[in-house]
Amino acid sequence: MKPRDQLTPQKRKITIEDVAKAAGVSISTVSRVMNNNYHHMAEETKQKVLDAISALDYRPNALAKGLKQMKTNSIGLILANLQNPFWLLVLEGIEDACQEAGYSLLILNSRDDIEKEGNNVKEFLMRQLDGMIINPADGENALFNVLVDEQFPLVFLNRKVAGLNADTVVVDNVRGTTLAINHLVSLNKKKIAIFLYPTSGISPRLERIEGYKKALTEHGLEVDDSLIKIVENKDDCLEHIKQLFAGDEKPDAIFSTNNMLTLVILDALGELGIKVPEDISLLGYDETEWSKHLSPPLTTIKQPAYEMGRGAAERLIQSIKTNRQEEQWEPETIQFEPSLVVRRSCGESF
Amino acid sequence: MKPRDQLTPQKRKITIEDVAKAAGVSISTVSRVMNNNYHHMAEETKQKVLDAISALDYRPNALAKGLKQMKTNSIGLILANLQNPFWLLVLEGIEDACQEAGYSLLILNSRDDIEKEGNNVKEFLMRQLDGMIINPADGENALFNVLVDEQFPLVFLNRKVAGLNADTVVVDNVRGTTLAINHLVSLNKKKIAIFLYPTSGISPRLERIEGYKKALTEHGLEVDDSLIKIVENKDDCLEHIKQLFAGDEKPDAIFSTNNMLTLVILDALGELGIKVPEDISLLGYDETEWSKHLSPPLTTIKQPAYEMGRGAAERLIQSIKTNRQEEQWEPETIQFEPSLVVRRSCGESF
DNA sequence: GTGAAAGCGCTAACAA
DNA sequence: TTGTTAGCGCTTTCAC
Repeated sequence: MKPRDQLTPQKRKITIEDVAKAAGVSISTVSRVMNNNYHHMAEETKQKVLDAISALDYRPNALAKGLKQMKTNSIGLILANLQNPFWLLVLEGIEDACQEAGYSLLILNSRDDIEKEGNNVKEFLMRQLDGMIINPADGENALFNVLVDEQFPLVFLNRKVAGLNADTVVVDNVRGTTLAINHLVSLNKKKIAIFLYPTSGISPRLERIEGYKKALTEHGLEVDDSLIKIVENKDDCLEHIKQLFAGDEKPDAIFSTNNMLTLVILDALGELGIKVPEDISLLGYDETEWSKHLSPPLTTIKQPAYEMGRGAAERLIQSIKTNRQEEQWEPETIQFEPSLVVRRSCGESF
Repeated sequence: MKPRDQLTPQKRKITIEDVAKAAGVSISTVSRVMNNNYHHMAEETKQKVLDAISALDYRPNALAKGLKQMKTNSIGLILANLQNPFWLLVLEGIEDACQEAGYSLLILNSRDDIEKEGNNVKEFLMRQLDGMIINPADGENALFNVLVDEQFPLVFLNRKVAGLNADTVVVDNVRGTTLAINHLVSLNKKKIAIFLYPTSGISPRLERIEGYKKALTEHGLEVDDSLIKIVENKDDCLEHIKQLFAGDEKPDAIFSTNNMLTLVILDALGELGIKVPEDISLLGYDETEWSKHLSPPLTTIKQPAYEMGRGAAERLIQSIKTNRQEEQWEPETIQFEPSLVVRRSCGESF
């Protein structure tokens, strides 16, 4: 007697064997029907199997299938920061692309913790996922090199990993910053501060500083390092703004490089009684649902989040489907373009 | 010759057999080490195995393990709506609880589409997940009854499913609405409109209407059905507000039952030149990061989103770990309490 | 056109 | 204390 028969009948799961018995065929025939492999199968046999499948409400065990086929038809997504609603849109894009291609999506959050990120990657590897999309945390992850060497299908998202020749989907951050500075300069702003979360090795943050300096220079404006403000926390932010307003020459504008940071800045400005846009202009990175409802409505740099997500997933799936034995796979960096959304937080244009 | 040996050596995955060979032991010994089952294992043997594992960078195949053990140590989450940032916090709570208990989390989005929801449930079933957390879409899902009958570990989140005796984690919506109405009445508002997305069978929406009527009645105020506004889209919302202001007696307040809807209402009010809180009070459901930055800062009903997520996951894991052969499992409804966050959108209190 | 059987990588019962 | 082996549910050659 087989052990599974000892379980109560209701609780036992329906297997391919049950279907085969019910249909009066062999399990390989059932398998063929399930996988649309009826080369020259008799219509009658096929129908018998189909009937048995629906009668028993059979659902094939994906573990067994995956184990046998050495693939799971699912991909993993590792996010470094879920707090930012920007990622919700990215997620939707990824999800849509997966659904269309018949892939399932497994999501893990590394919360910008490099160790957690490593565990997440290992977790996905153990689950035999066919590929991964990773928004890398700040720091070095030795596993990435191994995966790239092994040609494991991989797409990095939003952040570039230095020294790694891998598929990467990003937004042009230099361009985004340039759009911002151009707009501010066109409104006759000259003393423009930039606020960032600690940059460390995170590429978008580095690129936004780079773009800031480049754009200022192109407009013949001097780059003043005291206008580059790294914000660790709320108190920090308040302090920076106080400093900014302490000198004789008041700043004209603040360029905030993150939508959560923008809220912190607004808080601090409010606390100090500094009015936007009367006393200072404010321009934020990332367009959100609430940008236009802030006080005042916020001028922002908009990133095509949904498209980025979709692009990354499509690229990954393409990569998975490419047989590396027969074909060469050449990693690419796909770059999306940001745009400017003008509202009232930088004052009126004329 | 075994087929796997035909693959190039670098690409072949390390299996338990490789580790066993490298350590000079049997595969069952390796298995014992991996699963901490060294009853009385020689320290030396254990060390040899551990060395081989790290030398080969061995990562056990979770599919094989799951297939054998008939469990996967992972749970599924089915969300009906990812757009609302409320769910990000819920997600964090679920994730934390899972991580702590050593479970992985698989997420699927049904976008309030009952058919997609069905597919998602089936997908999870095929993957042999140990349990699911479901924020059910609007409509009847016949599968739910089957799962409950089979005692499949299941927790419903935020929305109750009518006629189903299953674990459910919700926030007290009648209480939330009562808090809102009490606050408005205390500010001497009498003509209070309620705005909702189409209710259909979705429990929180129904309960919020119920709470609204109950609270008004308790304050001796008449319930006027023309003040209950169902909003399908933006134009709809504009129309409703026009109607509201068309009569002789102007409304005192709008109670918005959804944070996305609140933004739509703000839009419409702005378009019509109606000022908050001077011309009308506005009170919103769901506290968000940006609530205090809206114009004016919004008074809201806050729901303990993180705690809800965590509570649901903990309940599910407890349910999974309970052996139904030996122990009875009694489904519960766990109810969290909302609270009121007072800001300026309802006017000053005295 | 269909069936028999090997085997994917692992665990656990049983042997030694 | 450690090894041998059956089998989890499925796909896929190879026979017939």
